[in-house]
Amino acid sequence: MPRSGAEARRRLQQATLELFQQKGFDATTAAEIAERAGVTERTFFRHFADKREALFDGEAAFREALARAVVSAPPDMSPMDALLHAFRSAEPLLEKNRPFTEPRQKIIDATPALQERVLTKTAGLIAALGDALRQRGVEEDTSTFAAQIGMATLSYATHAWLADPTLTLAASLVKAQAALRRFSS
Amino acid sequence: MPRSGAEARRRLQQATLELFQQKGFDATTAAEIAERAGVTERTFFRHFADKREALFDGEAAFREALARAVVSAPPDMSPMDALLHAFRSAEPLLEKNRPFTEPRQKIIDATPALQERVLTKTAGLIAALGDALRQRGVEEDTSTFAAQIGMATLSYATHAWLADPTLTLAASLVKAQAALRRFSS
DNA sequence: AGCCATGGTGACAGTAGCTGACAATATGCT
DNA sequence: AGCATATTGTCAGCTACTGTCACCATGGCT
Repeated sequence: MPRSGAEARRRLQQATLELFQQKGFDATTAAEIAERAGVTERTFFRHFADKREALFDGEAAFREALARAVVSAPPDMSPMDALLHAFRSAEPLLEKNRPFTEPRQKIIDATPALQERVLTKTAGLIAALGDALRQRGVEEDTSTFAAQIGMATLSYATHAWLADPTLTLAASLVKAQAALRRFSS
Repeated sequence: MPRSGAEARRRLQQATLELFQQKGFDATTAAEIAERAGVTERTFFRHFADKREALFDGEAAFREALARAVVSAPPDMSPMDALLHAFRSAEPLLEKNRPFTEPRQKIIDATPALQERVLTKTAGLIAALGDALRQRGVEEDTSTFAAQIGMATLSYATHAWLADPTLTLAASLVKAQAALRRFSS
């Protein structure tokens, strides 16, 4: 029954999260996930390219939101300032997804295969940020480098932000920027 | 015939490189590689955890060499200077491996699965550099951040260095450091 | 109402990556 | 020679993932 398509996808995501939590990534088969979602294994692989992707479905939207924020940042901003501007604008989105990303992180921390996938997602994000910087007129060579530095800064800031709920992301970013200045001096 | 163990491993590496070049990563099976190396498929997986690892065999040695160089850098050096010191010391090793890494890079550029593996190798390198910095007394939080920034700097520098054979890696690193200062200002 | 194009799905078969268990054989030491 | 150890071969098996085709629900068109 091809109900809506999107419904089955949501059920598959939910089933994936639950089973990975209960039995771990390696011990849960794609067939199990499909069965719990009420579809066939074949349908699972129609919605997600592989078993890992089911855990990273919202990532594309986040990436595109960040890229748009970089492009639409005030034109007189330096590359790094444009990135930081975009990161600050993402704080509400990150805050909203917090309850969902927290259990997911625990699963990821427990399985190397998922950590590997996180790295490619991060690389994709860096590439998108580099693209966005290029649309702002930043040169080809330096845009990727700046995007990498920016992403490292964001990771550093979000780490501290997640660990200490009293912090705001913006404040955490300021600290990270200060640490970066210290290194490069 | 359990000849030497290391011999079979070398043959497997060689066969892997050749077949990936000829037919591409996806089109070559582990059984084919094993057959060309004169062993069984089972033996292939005893030497390498998966099909990708056969392409990244020397990486552990490179990582450890870099980490040692960071630890043994003059104690009064700043974290970033210690990293740059280690990177400069690796130039001969990189130069020596150049004819081997060049065809490998072409294969990697053509196959996403291998690019994903490169990212985990890079992450491992960053972790090792962070560890080495901690052994120099750098604080837990900042060491990983510094290692990330350092790795981004090295990538940027090696890119330019590989593209222009008249450059030395040390000179390329100086330019990268200047770019970094520009971003973080 | 009937019809058709579209798209999601089930069913089935098949390939290949990867693993566990056990036997067989070569190597080094005594 | 004899023994311990390391490496490999053999076999059986699971599961991730893919190609193909038929099926059926939905929405628009006449």
